[in-house]
Amino acid sequence: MENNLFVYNTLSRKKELFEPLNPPLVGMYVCGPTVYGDAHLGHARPAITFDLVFRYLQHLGYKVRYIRNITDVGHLENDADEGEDKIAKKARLEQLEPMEVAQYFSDRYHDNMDALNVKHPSIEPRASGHIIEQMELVQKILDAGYAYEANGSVYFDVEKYNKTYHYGKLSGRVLEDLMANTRELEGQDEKRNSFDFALWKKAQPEHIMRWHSPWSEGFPGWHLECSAMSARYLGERFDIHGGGMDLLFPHHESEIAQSQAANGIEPVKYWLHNNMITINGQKMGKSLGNFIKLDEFFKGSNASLTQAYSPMTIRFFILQAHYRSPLDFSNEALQAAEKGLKRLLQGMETLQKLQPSATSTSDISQLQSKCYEAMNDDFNSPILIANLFEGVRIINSVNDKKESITAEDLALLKKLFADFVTDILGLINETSSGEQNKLIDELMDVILLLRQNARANKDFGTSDKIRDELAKISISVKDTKEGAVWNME
RNA sequence: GGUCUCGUGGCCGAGUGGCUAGGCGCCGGUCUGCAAAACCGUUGACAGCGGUUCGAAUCCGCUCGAGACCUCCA
Repeated sequence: MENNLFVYNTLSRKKELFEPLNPPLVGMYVCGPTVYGDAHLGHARPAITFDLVFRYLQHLGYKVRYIRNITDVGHLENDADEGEDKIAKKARLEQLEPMEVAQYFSDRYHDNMDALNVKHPSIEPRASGHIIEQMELVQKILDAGYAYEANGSVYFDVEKYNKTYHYGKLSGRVLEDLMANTRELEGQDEKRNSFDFALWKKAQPEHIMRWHSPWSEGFPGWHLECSAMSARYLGERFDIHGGGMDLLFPHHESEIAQSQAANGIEPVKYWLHNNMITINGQKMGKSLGNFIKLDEFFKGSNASLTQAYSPMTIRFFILQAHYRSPLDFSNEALQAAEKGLKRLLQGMETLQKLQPSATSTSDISQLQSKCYEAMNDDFNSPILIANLFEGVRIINSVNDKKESITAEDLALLKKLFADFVTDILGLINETSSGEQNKLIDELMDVILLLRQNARANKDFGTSDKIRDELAKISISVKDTKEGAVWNME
């Protein structure tokens, strides 16, 4: 197993050589979705980013346990001052059981992820299924003296923690600055300091999701689940923790504090953060209301979209930017991605038909090295893709007899594309199977035969008429060297 | 206001001191009854000003502009 992989660690703000704690095992935890609404484009980025990480680590031979949680409790509505649970609120509004809502949106999330060819994580734990672990963690932090109880709620004592440890080491914050700049909100009298965060929250009477605990009938704080579930499945210290940059503070900072306070151990070796997707230069987010749902992309059913974009186009669009760079949405950019992806996948099809020669005009082995170099440099998928396009150019040139390739190099090139395009980038051809359209296929064969006869007789009026009429019902006909091909738009 | 990040050709997007990024578009060509598609090739940039250096998109300073976080908000 080669070990030249460098990853950018938010904790050190540097690229570091990736050395797992217990090779060949790797533990990776990524913050998953809160299931109270449909997934939008922003949700696709961490999912695809860490899918890439997961796939590449596996490709390198690591045995990865990848945990991505489902948050179905504990996140509180920010515009509801009562501290009402997002899931519970939606449930009451729609007269559903909270778990019904969570199940519904979990299923829809999974459908979206499958469409995007995102691999399933090894374990997908739910916060609601780990209330006991979370209560145990609260108790450990209380026992260690880094939390206090107030009126049935338990809060983390950030100031005390900061005397021994450093609250802010991940996000680069200094507690004194936080003290000076944190807004004082109403109804926070229970807290000793405004930046203290809830570990356990006493439920208001109208709050549906609640559990018995030593402190009150209530629910766990929103940072707690990740600490509890990562420890449960990966241990008190593990290799990789991922998530969006917007979670850096306070969520991930607080995760470190909770684990450190409870166990005295720094929980994560490498912190990886993906950047945001923006729309008109602004973060695409639920709270801003400027998001476009993934389903809307797939169907083209949103006023901001000039057309539908396939899941693979979305995937390619995201992979064409480095995960730590912001990525701006636009129809033009997506259309460019759509065409680029098509070129890449068609090149891959052409590759399967190439005939070998006695000599090679290109250095395939070097191209392969460049692909690994790109991925080893903090998962640089845009560079990888640029290298793959160089491969496409070679493929097409060989196909045009302008260049040549030996049987050995051809085999290597096929392996290169199978490894990097299919396995690592997870890009697959989504053209329809056509199984259910057998009748249409046969009808089209008849129509195209008639058209071909007309063309053979130089009766172009008839052949063009057929093509024009088919175009009216969204069937395009193109004459290629291998004969006419058709597509339903 | 505080902390941090960023500003690359028509569009998207890599690149952190000298060596072609790449994709889309444009333009030229091949192919073709025509069209489309496909393929090949070319063009074109480093926000502004100043500094360091033999040499800067890349380092430093300032100016202008944008974004993220600072809330029990993915």
